[in-house]
Amino acid sequence: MDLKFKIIKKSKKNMARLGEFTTKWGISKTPMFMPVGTQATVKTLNPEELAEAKSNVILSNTYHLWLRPGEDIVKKAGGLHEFMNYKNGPILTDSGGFQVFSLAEKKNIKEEGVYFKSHIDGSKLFLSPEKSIEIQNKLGADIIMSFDECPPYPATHEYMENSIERTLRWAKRGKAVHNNKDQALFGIVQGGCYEDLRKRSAEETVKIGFDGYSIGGTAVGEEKEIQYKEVEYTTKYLPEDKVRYLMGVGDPIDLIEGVMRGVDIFDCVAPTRIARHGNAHTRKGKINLRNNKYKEDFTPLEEKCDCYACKNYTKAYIRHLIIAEEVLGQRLLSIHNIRFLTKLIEDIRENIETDTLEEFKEKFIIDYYNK
RNA sequence: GCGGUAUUGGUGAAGUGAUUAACACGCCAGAUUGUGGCUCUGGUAUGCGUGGGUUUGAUUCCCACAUAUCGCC
Repeated sequence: MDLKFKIIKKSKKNMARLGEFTTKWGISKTPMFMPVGTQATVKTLNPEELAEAKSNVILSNTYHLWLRPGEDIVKKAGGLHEFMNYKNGPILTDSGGFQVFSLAEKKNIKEEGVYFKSHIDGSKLFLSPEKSIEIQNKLGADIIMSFDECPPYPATHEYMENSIERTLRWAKRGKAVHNNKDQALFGIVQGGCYEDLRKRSAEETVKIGFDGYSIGGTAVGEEKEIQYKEVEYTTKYLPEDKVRYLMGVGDPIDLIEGVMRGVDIFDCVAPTRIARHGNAHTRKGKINLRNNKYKEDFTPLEEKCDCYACKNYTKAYIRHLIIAEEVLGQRLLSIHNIRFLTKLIEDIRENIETDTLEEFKEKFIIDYYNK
């Protein structure tokens, strides 16, 4: 599928751009943030709650759905949207490449694909570019990812060079078998912290030709300044007229920094994960609801927030729920954190419109870090 | 009244005549970036019922008292 992407406005001061892409679900505005729904659910939330948090695009996962319940069952259900009753908007699926990096302890990366052990029962598994695309074709997300290798940080130049070449060959193989006309396919740029490798990976991936381009292998342990450079080293070699997706990045400040370097889409598990661990994003920094000081705090998480949690509940109550390990606490914080990021992205879009993103960033940092 | 047993942090408890009193839970704080984990990492008794004694040294041994508990009259 050809993903129609239109740039509405480009900043004169940096690489930020305002845009929109169209799927059968309608128009999606960029920059955009997606929460993660690994196992065909954004943990603790239903689609109505996501909609209320102004979230309409999610990222799901090939590896997890392949193991459970299996792609054939999702296909029989009528695809991922039908299966999980998700009608808010587009769904993306990650290729499973990241899981090979993050949870497969004993992995063996070969030219044909990756051999590793299931985290569920330890059984031997094999995932290849072809297999990943085949699974994603059945899952039926609107946008799917090439199968890539996400190398750890630090990695030597030599290792990274071999890795990006292999990821390029995998990208070609995946594209060759992609046969679901309703799905857009993105290529993934790697190269770690090395500019020459990011450049080569980007240019060669673009030559293969994809509907959009993902930036992978960042936020894997490197310093922030390096992380931002990695993004820069990539976006400057990507075509203007295609969507750029920075994978796995969702620190509030990273969203602003990413947008200023030309990123259109972000996803991150952080808002929902930190929520389940009792933390909430606020404009005045991240707060930990477990802290004793919120015991008798009968104000909302954030005064001006329009989310369901802030409109109806107090910190003291949410603290109680979190400490008592009640799932409603995790849910309310997840709702709030997602809304925090979708609101931040809305503000970012407005500031691109008025070309005031730099000023917005300065103020945001002062509020967020000077507690 | 007589005899036995026990008394260690917020809780359940381990332990030793002498370096910083184990562990668990709780509590306090921190982490978390293409989500296996309701996860991970720290901190948390200047003190071993009270008062005496023995000893170079006692939470650990002895005595008295207090409290709890069991048995007997």
